[in-house]
Amino acid sequence: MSPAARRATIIDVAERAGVSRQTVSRAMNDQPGISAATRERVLRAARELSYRPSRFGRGLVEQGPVTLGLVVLDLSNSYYAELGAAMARACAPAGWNMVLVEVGNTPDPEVAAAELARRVDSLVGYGVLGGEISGDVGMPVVRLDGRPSETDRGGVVELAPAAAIAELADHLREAGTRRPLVLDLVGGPLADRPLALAAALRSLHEDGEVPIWEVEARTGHRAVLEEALASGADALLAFNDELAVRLLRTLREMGVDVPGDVRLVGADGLEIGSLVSPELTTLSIDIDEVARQTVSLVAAMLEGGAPLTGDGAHRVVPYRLEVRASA
Amino acid sequence: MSPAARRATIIDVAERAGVSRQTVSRAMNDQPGISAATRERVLRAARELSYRPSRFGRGLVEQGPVTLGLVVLDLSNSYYAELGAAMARACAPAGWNMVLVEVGNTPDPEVAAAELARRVDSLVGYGVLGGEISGDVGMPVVRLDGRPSETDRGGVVELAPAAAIAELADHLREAGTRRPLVLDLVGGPLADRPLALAAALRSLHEDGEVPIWEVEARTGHRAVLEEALASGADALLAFNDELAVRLLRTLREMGVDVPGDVRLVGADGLEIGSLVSPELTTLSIDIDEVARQTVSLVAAMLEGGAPLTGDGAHRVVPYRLEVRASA
DNA sequence: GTGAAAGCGCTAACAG
DNA sequence: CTGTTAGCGCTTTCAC
Repeated sequence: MSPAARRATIIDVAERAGVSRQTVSRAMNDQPGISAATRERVLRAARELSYRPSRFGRGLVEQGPVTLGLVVLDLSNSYYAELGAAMARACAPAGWNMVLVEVGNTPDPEVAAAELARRVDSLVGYGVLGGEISGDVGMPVVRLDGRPSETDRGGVVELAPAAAIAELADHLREAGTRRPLVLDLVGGPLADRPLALAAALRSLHEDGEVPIWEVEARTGHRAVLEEALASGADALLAFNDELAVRLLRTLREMGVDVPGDVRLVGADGLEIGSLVSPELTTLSIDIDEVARQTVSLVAAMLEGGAPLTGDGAHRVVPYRLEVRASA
Repeated sequence: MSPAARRATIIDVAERAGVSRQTVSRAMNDQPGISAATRERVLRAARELSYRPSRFGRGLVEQGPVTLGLVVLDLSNSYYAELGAAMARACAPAGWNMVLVEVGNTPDPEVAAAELARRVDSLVGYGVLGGEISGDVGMPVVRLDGRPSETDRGGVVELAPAAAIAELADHLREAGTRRPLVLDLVGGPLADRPLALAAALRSLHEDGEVPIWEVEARTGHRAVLEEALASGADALLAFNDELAVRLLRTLREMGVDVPGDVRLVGADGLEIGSLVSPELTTLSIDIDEVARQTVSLVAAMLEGGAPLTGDGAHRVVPYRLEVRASA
């Protein structure tokens, strides 16, 4: 019974104002059929009790909007931040709400995701939904940038770079590139994309093999770049745009001309790539399209139009090669 | 009675599986005290009915987490995107959920905000919460970048640039700046920050008055910059970092040296400013601190430790001058 | 203009 | 191991 012990309910307000719950409801929701005086009295009582209607009680009877939970690793990474923004935008037309959760610094990401799963109507994750969570429980679960084989555990929106990478290979070949070099981020296993890049560019490398070097995300770039240039590299393929932009800056500080001395290619297609000079050539993914496809897949799952797992729960969004000044 | 007419409830599943609601609940929540066979039977029935537990029914009895609604104008603006990310991060430690809504393209932003208000425990807005919505209903409402005078309608987290602007004035004076020029974005009324900048720098301008020019966000920069330089401007103060970065690129294309020929200052402190070269000197706001202050204010309001309106509902986060290479 | 009754879907506590 | 009972807080009928 202590003041903060229990949140006030509609009944507390009704008692205090000396009216029925109905009347309180009418007052709180600006509904007609209530005298101004009564309304005032009710609102005062509500204020005095710090009463806030429970969104659960309300949702129960009103059928709230579909809520989509988005789980990402690290929102300070602008790629994920843009994804979150894109998803929110894609949810809006359908009247859906999106709950955004970052689990990168959580002790147990899986637990955090499972907890969120209980609070939403569908779960979308990017690189963070392990095996535990799946469409088993009847809830749509979608993995972004998942592999086709993962459809047994839920929906998958695949980001397919193959065509764009092939196009890039052609582009670099025509440009006379003979010693491309892939720069991956250290930590974690070799990512798919760098591997695919190296494989696709093999045919145009003098040595018949494209080296993959690992670099820190934010430091030590100068030494690596000096070594790379000394090795004769004439095209650098960065893991993502953020790394590419950092490399670009370091190259400029070193007095190296891009693309004159060395070509530079990023990946992701973040806005930042078009704000630097020279503008970044990049393997670009249309993040808004990814978001739209995801929402449409989830919607189909909710309506029963798409299965929760299997081939029918699979969408593909291709990368595009965005040729700009840097390569 | 059509298949999609009504979502299956726990009762439907119970009937189909020939068990009680409780048993269904136990099966769905992986609780102990249920035989493997029964669980399997229940889960199958649930799957057949596309049953998903209602988060409202659940929340009603379980007391869901605090939910904070964040309303922003335009998530494709990286400033708002970073804010959204920061808020999500600030909510995490308290176990709160954040619902992110963009209202820029909505016919009626106020309606969208009001609708969200019914679904969350507290509402935070950046430049989008008009007069209608206020702390009246007992719900914490916080305006980011609000003015102190707006505390009569809810909480305010003020972003205070005065000290940093004064510091910038000193810095530019020492650097010998004599003709600063403020570049605001066209559209909308003159923003506070450009006005404050112009006022603070007046004393160091030869003419005793700092001009404020308006430019498009993304186009026509070259003409404006040529005119600016022709007018003798030796320091450009951009409305925000994004504009500053675009100006920087155009200046480089024009062969103008920054900061040699002209100094350039941005505002906001987005990551992008530190990725270009020269790195951007900027009036920087610690967006994570803004988010933390906001969450802490909302938390206090929910607990009754802070009033919903008035002086007690006011927090201030100062800008910092981030001196880097561009000025 | 106001109140009473009914029910939204779920889970905790207890009984069997 | 399973079922029964009793709410959670709210809004929508329908009476008065």
